[in-house]
Amino acid sequence: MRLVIARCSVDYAGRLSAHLPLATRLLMVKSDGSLLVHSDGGSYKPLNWMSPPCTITMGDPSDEQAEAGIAEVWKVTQKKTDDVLVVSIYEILHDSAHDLGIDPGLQKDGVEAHLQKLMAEQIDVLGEGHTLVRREYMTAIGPVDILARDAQGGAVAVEIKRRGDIDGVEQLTRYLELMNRDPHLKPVAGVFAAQEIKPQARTLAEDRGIRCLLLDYDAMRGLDDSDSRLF
Amino acid sequence: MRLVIARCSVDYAGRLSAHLPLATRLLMVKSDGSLLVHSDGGSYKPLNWMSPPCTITMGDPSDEQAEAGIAEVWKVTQKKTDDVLVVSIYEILHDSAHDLGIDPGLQKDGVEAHLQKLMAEQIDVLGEGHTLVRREYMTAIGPVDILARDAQGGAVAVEIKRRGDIDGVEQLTRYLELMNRDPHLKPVAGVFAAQEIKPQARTLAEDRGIRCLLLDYDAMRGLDDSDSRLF
DNA sequence: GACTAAATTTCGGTA
DNA sequence: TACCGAAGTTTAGTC
Repeated sequence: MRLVIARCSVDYAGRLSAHLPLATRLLMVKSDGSLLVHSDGGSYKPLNWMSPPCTITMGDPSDEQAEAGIAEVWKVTQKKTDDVLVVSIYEILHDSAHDLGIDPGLQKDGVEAHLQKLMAEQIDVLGEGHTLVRREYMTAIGPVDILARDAQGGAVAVEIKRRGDIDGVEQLTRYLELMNRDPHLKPVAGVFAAQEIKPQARTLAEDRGIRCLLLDYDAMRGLDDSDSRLF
Repeated sequence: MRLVIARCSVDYAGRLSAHLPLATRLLMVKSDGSLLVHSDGGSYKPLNWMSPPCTITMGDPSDEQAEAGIAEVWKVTQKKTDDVLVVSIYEILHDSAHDLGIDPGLQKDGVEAHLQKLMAEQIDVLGEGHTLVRREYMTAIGPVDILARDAQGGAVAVEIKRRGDIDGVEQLTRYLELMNRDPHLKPVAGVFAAQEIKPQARTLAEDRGIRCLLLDYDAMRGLDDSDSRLF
């Protein structure tokens, strides 16, 4: 990895056109040839970048560019998409190279998967007398998060989200449409369960006869002692 | 901005739990206190990070940690969400600080907005005799990209995407459902316009009586000479 | 390999 | 300021 702090301007042409005026920035050249242009703020997203696989060529400026004060020109191209990123470097303030080796990678525990597991264990959050049929119940168009039966034996399909958005309601609607064609399951009730449900999503869901269920992640976690590894 | 190359391990607890085993990585400390942990590959997304606003505390290891070979411990916390990121530093291989100043920011020309503008100017791509009513026609659930009328005066709602996915068809379907309740507009025809339309999206759209229209961005751009700034 | 759904999404616009 | 949709999204998983 090469780290360069430089006064530079940047131009990108590809899926859109973008320009960064002259300023001091960090240029990060990764060993796969990809390039990130970072400022000293904002979130993790660079101001501009080129994703691998790509090729970087570092060259001298034209006479015209040299006269404008440009000391070096980097051109990064992606073969597949014809995207081009051009960095015009006016002054290099820092330049260092480092050998990092390959990274062992991130180990993570997700939240949606965890919510699903907790809900399967505490299926009565759906209401008294509910029983679990199975998690990830397969249908022709994909797996339903949880299939259960209520106290009367009626089928209940549950879609679980961390944040309940309108997309999740659409997803559950498609599943319900399909499952309600199956004579063994029919009629199937729908439950949209999430830690947080957006008002528009709630409106749409209730308009379609889908029940909304707010989940208390911390409370559910508290009931499950197998969870201590998270702390 | 401070740049540190270090052998370190990283732990994150917050919306999820994550762990990075000991390896050599770049630690980027931005002036707003945020921290990025980058490896020498992958795309622009860091292995781990903490977004601003957050506070970073750099301290000495406990006796136990010191015995394990840890030289320094960085703890980054976000007040609002209680997220915590802990970096255990075993060895610092490079350390430099730089004053970048604030960045003037990115100027960009998007594609969907541009397609919408071009389509409004070249409304006859919808078919002969079509006239524009307006862009961003507001409905109760959001703006429709383009509302037009066909040669016979019938209303036409257009949803424009760069890549036509199933979500876009759902979005347009919701708009059409709503608009077809309005006696002043009814009946409203739907057009799903995109540079590229996924087969599944096309099937769904046509099944719902929505017309699919492939847009040739370059050709439309070619007809618009105000566009020279893009080159 | 193509497609789908999730993301510690981030980012921009609007009500 | 909150909400909603787009992103040069990226990433991970499944078919």
